[in-house]
Amino acid sequence: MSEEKSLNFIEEIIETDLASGQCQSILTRFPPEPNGYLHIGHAKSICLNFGLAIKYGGKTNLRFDDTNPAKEETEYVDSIKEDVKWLGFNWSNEFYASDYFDQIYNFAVTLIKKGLAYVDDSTPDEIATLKGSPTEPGKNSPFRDRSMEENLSLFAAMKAGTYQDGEKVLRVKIDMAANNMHMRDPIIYRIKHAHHHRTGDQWCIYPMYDFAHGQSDSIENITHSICTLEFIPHRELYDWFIHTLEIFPSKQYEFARLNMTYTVMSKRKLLQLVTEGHVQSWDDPRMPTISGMRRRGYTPESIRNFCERIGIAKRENLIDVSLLEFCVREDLNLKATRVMAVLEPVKLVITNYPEGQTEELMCENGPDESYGHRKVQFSRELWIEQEDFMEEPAKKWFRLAPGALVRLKSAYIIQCNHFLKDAAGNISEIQATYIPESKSGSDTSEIKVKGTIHWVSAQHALQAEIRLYDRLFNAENPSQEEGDFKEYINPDSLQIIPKAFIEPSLLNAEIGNHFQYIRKGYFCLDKESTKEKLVFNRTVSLKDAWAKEVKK
RNA sequence: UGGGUUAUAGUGUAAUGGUAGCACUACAGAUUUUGAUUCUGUCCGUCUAGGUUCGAAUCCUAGUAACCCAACCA
Repeated sequence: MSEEKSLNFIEEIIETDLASGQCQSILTRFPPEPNGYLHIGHAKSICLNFGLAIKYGGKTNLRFDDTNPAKEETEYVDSIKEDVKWLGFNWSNEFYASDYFDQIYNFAVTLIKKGLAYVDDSTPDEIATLKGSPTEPGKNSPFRDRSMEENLSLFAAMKAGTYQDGEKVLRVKIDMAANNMHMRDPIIYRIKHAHHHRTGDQWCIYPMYDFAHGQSDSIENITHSICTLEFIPHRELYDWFIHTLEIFPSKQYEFARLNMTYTVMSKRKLLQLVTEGHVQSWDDPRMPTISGMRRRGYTPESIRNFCERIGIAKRENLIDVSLLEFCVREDLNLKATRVMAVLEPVKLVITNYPEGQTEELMCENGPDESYGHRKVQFSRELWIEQEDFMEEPAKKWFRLAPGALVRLKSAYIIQCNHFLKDAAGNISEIQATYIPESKSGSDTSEIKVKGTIHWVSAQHALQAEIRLYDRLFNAENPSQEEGDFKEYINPDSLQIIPKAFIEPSLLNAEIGNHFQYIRKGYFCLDKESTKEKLVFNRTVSLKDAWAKEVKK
């Protein structure tokens, strides 16, 4: 029996609408402006809009809100489509606000004819001054009472290209004393002689957000137009246009956008990180962009799951990034192939293992038998992690130390007898003897050890560059700290290990594969990797109880 | 100092007048050929003050706090 899962407030509205016959089926839309790359905050909106349609048997349109040619580019359109698809969603129609420029223009003409819109020659400063303030009512523009005929011809002239940018705007006549600033004769068309990525130079006037978004919703018969909280004050205007133009009554609902600890989420700030070189690119694995997360090794499932768990509500939130990490570990635990890699190597010599001898050992590829096995070469000289040996073992230490017994994963139990140091006093070689009858799978030694460590055979190992990522910011909420958010960038967010030793099977790794380097974390092949120079990204580390123990 | 929105464990999110639940985090323990996974348990909460009611997170009154709104951006 499945448990009754509680509904979020939007699902409640939808169920009410469906039950009352307010609508037969639902139609939502995801409406990005193609002026940047999608990030995890957009993923929340995507999962909501598409998820709702899937849950209630409706449909979702992908609509580009491309009404500002100065900022928008085809590159962004392409990346957005790729990211939505990668997340696992299919839109039923791909639309553009620019598809509707003719209709929107006609809506404006309708408003003029109704005496509800006028051409204003005021400067931006004059318009701002007359607008008043939240505590002071605004004043009417001197151009507010132009005749319908004059407005019609002026607006036609605006469209025809008679005027320069900024010379005139079209405003709607509502109420200059309204409490809601958005109702004080908002501008609905401005002149912009700019090349549009889709309509080219066909237009030199473009509708503003408030006169494009709701109209597009209505043209498409969107039933539930879901946006973020900052658009609440726009809703009154949204409804006013629909009512005044007598068009399909789409309804707007608002939810709280995603904020996450140790990251920034605004497109403006993310753009700055890229253009100022704090990160390499939009898809830098440290970026909270969908493309960055994909490159880092996140899976669509883990992101969708995260979006499911954070919930939908109207209060401001700051989600702990550890929830995201939990979600990706949970998914990768089931998907990642287990392999062995040594990031910070030290030589281990098995002194009683014959020189020149090698043997193939069977290693499990995953958490249970169903994942199968692979063969891994074992030999006298191995690489192990420096951190798995302690000259003077700490309390509760159960890895390698002088005299200590430990198991080499999938191989033998060994005992450390000796170690060498270089001139600088660093441990340069560890020597041990192995117990032949302790072989993994056929262990008759009856020896129990607490520790198991990973290794790679020195003569068989491949070298690879490994990139370890940490949080991009040191502050929990960089945007809310004093000063510029960039002051809180973590200088150690990227650590490159130029020469790690990895097991040979990794030569066949492909982009999109996920690996668990046993005891080290989840990794994936980076797009910069070549057969000559392998490059891996750490998606996320494993939980590390020992590291916590050490901190105490 | 106008208008709008929101207040539930450390972080999120449920409970729709009737046992404050779930997840993450933190902590403790069991299992473990990954100090992973898995399993078990613990700590911790209704913004404040009044009121209505047999009973209030929920209803009423008065406060308080946070966020949003004065782009020819979306």
